[in-house]
Amino acid sequence: MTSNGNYCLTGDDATQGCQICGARGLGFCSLLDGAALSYLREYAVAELMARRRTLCREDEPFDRIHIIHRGVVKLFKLLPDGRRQITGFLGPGDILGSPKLMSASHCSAQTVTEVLTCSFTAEVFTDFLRRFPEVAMTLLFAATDEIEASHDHAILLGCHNAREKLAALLLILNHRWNSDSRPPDELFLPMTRSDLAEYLGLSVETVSRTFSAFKAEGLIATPRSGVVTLRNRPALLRMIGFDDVPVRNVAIGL
Amino acid sequence: MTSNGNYCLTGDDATQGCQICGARGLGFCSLLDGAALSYLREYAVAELMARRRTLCREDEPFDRIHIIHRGVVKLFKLLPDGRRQITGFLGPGDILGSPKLMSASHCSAQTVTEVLTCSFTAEVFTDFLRRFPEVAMTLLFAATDEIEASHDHAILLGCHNAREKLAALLLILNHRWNSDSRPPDELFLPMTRSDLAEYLGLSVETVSRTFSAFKAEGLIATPRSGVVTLRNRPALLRMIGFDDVPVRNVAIGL
DNA sequence: CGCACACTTGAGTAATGTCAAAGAGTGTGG
DNA sequence: CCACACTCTTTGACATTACTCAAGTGTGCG
Repeated sequence: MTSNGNYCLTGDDATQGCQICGARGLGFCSLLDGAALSYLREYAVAELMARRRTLCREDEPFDRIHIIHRGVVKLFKLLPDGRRQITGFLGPGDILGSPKLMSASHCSAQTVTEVLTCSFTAEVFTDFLRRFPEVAMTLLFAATDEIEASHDHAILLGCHNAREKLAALLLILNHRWNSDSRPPDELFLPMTRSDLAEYLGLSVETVSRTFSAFKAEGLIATPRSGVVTLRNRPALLRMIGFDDVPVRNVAIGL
Repeated sequence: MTSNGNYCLTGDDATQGCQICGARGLGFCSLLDGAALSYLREYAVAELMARRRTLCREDEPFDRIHIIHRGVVKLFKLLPDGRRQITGFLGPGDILGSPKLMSASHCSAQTVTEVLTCSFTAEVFTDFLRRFPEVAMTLLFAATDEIEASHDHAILLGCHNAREKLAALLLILNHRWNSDSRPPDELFLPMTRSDLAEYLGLSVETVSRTFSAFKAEGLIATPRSGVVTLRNRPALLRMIGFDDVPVRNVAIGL
């Protein structure tokens, strides 16, 4: 256990870890070729963080890059009066840390669940980019995806009402974090109602009421805490007016 | 005049144009060194477009990159039922076109004013990136800025009320599009109330009422159509709760 | 078992949206 | 140059949505 309270696995452990890593075939790692991945692996440190741990704070220097292996991280910005906007959630395969290395973080990041990441210093990452210049294009494409995702978030916040907002969020998370180990209509939702509210630009009460309404209408079920089952996907899709949910490879948190 | 109704200046004209170009010291062009700029200049075509001309449509192929020299472009996405979210405005120095070249456009783009751009095909741009690989990093930084700007837009949409939204927009535009030829507290606002409403996630009527309220309170003045004067910047800044407005180099529209 | 903390539900309120109409500004064609 | 048509803007009256405040109900953890 390190001084900041996180478990760390260095060098060889991390190398072993990559073989069995749940994120190997996901997100950022899946976009790297063997040589690039081997190089990164060399310097990677695995970090296991408890729930509700702050990874970085807005406007404070943040000199690490994390690739999320397991768990969920929320990104947010605070207004001076305490209002908060969650700008995104990161899950397996997503990246936390600015490509504009060594600069101050643009938002705060906090773990929602226990989180396992693979991380390196900005220095390592800079050397990595020098050695594998084609990765800059990979990152540029990922950043482009992130911009498109932000636009979809803007539509959610600007054009949708409470029901549409929640329906869209459930469909997106179901799509992004679905895995073979989970039934296709089930989704992992470890965030609190307050987190969801701050992402959707609603109050906690409105989110809660909308959940209750969806349950009463048979659109969803909540078999246990942190899990939602979509019981009527077509109706949810109709609500947001599209036939399918936008696809997305990697999310970047900065 | 070309088949699509735009004026075009090719090769030599564009080369001449760069020397006196208003965007030379702005945005994307200001981030390129002499060699890179000379190369691009070689293939650049100047295009002059009338007001309300559609540059590209969501989900349709768009194979050009434009650097905006003069004028304003709006970017938006449409919902199936006709609701519209404007995701951003582009001005001098900003880029229109996805770095993920040759792909379908992610949003629609329409000129708000008459617009003069410097443009090239995606093919030219791909060759350019091959020849000047360091530009990939420049674009990555620009994309990072764009992500940060999107987060600020999310705060606007999710946390702010009508007054705060308008105050923030006025301050941001005053900061971004200010030039020496204009008094520091004046700002160019060629967009319709409807454009502003769709950017801010409000109805036209609410935007109009908020403008009227700001004028009545002496916060702003509208000396003539398309121009706003900030008469009490400190009060507007207090409204959004910050001491200054976030800086931004280039905007990218995709 | 009891204390937090998160979630739900209800009642009343405030902010913003909707509908409607009139006024201002702009451009066009006679 | 004026008259007309069009669009954009403003304002009013009313409806609706979502927020606020408040109380009560789980749920997990020490």
